[in-house]
Amino acid sequence: MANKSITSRNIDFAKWYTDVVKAAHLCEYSSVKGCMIIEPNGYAIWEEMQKNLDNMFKESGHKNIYMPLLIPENLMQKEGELINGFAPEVAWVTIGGNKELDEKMCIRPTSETLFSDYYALKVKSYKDLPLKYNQWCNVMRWEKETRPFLRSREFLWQEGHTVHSTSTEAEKETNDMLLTYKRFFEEYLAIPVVTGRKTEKEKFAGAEYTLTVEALMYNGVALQSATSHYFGQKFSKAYNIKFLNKDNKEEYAYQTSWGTTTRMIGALIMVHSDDDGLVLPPKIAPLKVAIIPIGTDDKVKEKTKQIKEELIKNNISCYIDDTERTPGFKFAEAEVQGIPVRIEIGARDLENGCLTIARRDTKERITVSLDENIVEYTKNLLDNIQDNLYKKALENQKSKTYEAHTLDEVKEIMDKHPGFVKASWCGSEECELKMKEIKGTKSRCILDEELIDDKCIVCGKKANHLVLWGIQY
RNA sequence: CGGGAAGUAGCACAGCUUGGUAGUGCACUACGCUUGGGACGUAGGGGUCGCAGGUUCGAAUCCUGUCUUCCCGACCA
Repeated sequence: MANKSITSRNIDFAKWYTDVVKAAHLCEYSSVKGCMIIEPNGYAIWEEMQKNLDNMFKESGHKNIYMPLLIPENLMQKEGELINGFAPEVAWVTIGGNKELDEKMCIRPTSETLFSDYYALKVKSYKDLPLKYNQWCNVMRWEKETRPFLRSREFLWQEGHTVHSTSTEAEKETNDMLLTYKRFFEEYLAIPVVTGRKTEKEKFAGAEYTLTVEALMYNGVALQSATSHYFGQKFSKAYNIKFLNKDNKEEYAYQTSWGTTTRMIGALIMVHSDDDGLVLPPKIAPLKVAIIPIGTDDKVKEKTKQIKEELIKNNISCYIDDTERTPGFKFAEAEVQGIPVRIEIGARDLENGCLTIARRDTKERITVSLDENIVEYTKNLLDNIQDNLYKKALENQKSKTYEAHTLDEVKEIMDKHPGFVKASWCGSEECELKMKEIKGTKSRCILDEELIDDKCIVCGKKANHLVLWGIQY
């Protein structure tokens, strides 16, 4: 039975999305447009993401740092492409206390400028390099249309910024971090992704090139989920980051940056969740198990406590729902919040020497004997759910990935059953713009695969790249 | 920022056309009774009708502005 407060995913996907966000208590709107209150359920998911990603960053030798929130105008303007790219969407502070400021300052939309300014101070010799820093923070971009988690004006993210003494090393870093994201999405979020290079038109303002992690949502719409940029010497030249190399020659440093955001929470919803609410992959679920006593029998209470203790001893986070609601209500509540596994225990079960275990992903309920090792059983089930979610997401992605040879085919696909479309492309921005006329279809990334046509799908001239196209959020 | 819709209790909505003391369902509180898919009974509590002006003896209702949300474009993680 579907959740009462949630519109069906197949009837109105956009409405379904916001219904799930609200019903699972992930966020609440504030009185400021595009600035949401991330509620405990939503923030706990973010904390899990932070914890796991942060571990991965630390394992590869990155350290955390914190930069100021405000960036003076002159600092922001030193690199021309960056400020041109971000100008339309930065918020400016012009008054401090009651005094008009001599120089206005923007609220960081991204921190390349601050990091570069800092690196210019710190980097003197090749021996100082590389510096591999990351910061977890909020940023602000004055978006015109906003949606919870997918596009807000203020959002939380991490931005890694590194400086290197050679281009080879910096390019390796750019690629390594892309692979780190890919691994995180696939192993933790159970979301299969496609990686590749952004076209000139779609790359980050100021980057030599941008690598991207693209995910496909349940409804066939694409979501740019993480990016990794190679800057070469663009910023080091603008911000004067120079070092003496081994040959005692002055050289500009090579930089990268890479980031991912609270948008990942939106991806989790749109990839895995259903008409009953949130579905969370066990590895990222803040609470893995809901234990629900049925009836008020003392033996039942005792058993729930015992199971909770055993699970916690084995690092499986869980809670007992001992409120006075009816069981049906508690089941629905655990489901809407995406708790991967639910353990139900009633007097009837105890008499039969068993308990009932329900999995959120398939909604299957299994009767398990009390003679079984419940902890082991739960662990296996959590692994199984994680795998199953990934498989389902991969199936969805595969079944909605198409090849197209003509614009009519693209139009037909995007009209009837949107998804990823592979098509050959000549490399011109003109053809990208032409493609965009089809329901806003944009290039997601350039694939490292063989061409499926010699000719560009748009202009018919010689094709240079195989591109993955899609309608984006 | 353009085009459309909406804002009345925590939520979903009625009331507005035709101005006259703010309603319904769910949720909430207490007690009782219940507990295997969103129970039931009884009694309660809760709203400056998004905000600011204006018209009027009188505004949720009419007018103007503004903010927020949703949808469609343009912009973006």
